[in-house]
Amino acid sequence: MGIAIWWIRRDLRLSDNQALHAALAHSRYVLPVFVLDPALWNSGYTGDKRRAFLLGGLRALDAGLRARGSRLIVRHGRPEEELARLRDETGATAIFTEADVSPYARRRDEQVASLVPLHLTGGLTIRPPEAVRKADGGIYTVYTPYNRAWRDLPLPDARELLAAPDTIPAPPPIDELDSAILPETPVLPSSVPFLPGETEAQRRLQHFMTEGIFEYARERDFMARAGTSELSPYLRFGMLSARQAAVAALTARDGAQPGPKTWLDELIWREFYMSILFNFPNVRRESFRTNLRHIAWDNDPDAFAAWQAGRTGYPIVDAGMRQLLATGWMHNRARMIVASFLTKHLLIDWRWGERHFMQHLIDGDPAANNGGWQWSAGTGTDAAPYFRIFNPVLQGEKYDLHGDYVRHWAPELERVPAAYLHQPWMMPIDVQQAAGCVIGVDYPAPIVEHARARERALATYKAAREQAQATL
DNA sequence: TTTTGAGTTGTTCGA
DNA sequence: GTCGAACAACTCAAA
Repeated sequence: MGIAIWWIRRDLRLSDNQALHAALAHSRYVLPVFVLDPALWNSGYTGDKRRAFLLGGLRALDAGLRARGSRLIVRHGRPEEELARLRDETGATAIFTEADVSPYARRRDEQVASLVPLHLTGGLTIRPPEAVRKADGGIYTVYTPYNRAWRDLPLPDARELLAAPDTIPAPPPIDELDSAILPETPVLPSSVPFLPGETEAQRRLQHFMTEGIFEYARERDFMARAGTSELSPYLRFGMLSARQAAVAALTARDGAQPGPKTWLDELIWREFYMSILFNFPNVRRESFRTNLRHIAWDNDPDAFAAWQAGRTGYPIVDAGMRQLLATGWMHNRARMIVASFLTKHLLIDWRWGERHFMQHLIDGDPAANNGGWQWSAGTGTDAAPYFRIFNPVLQGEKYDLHGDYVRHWAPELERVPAAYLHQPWMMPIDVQQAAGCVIGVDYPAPIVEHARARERALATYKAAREQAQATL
């Protein structure tokens, strides 16, 4: 019956797509639409690498649609205006789209729904953000019980996965509809090791399932190794559905091994933070924990700039920050180390770090990024205790034991002897000269001293908690 | 309602 | 070098 619009936002896939599936079930013709929303495209919380990855994903999706007798219609502008206009141009009677959890997305969808019939479907997460509840109906704010409750619900099954449709019947006038041309720029730099698109996402998933996942629990913390799935950009844009990922983990050969279980735990972390942002939208602006909302941050702009550029003088921190700038991705352990360093050692507001990550991460997701930052800063749900301050030297020695990660991303340290690699300022001057790495010349001196910075962070957090206690 | 057990990812210190 | 305890209470989840 009639025409339905499939409004694509962060579900750039044809397989296991509930919004597409519902649109096809509802209507004879389906019109695939992407609206390039200036409020998102030009936001201070996005960046060129993620923009380029999105554009590539849209081109790949358009190719998949054309192979099925359809095409992608692109519009630029405010979604509620563009969708109302398209409804008038085509006579579409309904819009189907995958529900999102961020405050902006939910406001936007409410506005759209006030103008046109909007049907929200699941798919962003495996379980809807309000689905996992305590016995008394409340929302979990601690991960471990959330994980248990999540796993107690019926697990996704391969039979639920929706196949990509063979054809997507396009309304007859589709070729006459205006479609904005996708911007040519930004283009993904060649240093970015992620090819956008659903085909690549599936290829990576299958590859990870053949062996990587079985080593995952053991290898995932070593930054120089390809021990993680590196699927986050694809999950971010729905080039792979979370359900497809979970089914793959649950049906992995010998799923009883620790690898598949640990990897599913990470998917459940994603679900947990989506649920937190949906149910506590204030975390985007302020600390989840009320007693750490007024930390006396130092917020030194020079220190922040050094952190951003990967010039703090701590090799493991600098390697992580440079990996981010070059590739649009950072190893999970490196994310924790640099986040701890920014908030604890430099006493810079976690929101500054959150924004920088959003500007550079291809997988930058409001819920997961916010959750991760608040966890590291100690301000979040189920956060790290405030006295847990990573020692960047020890973390380097433990998780980059041969120094391959540091040498790769900070090549000026290439010839530094292993014993000094994670604390190069300890090199005697003749060793520095022999290694071609004079501290303060070839590589920066540390911008803070660990022991002193640690004491300052402990004192500042303590003061914030005591002040909060006193004002109750 | 009260009570009890538990909480992603760490570091430092002293024996 | 290795090991266990302390860090500091606090809140949450569930019985």
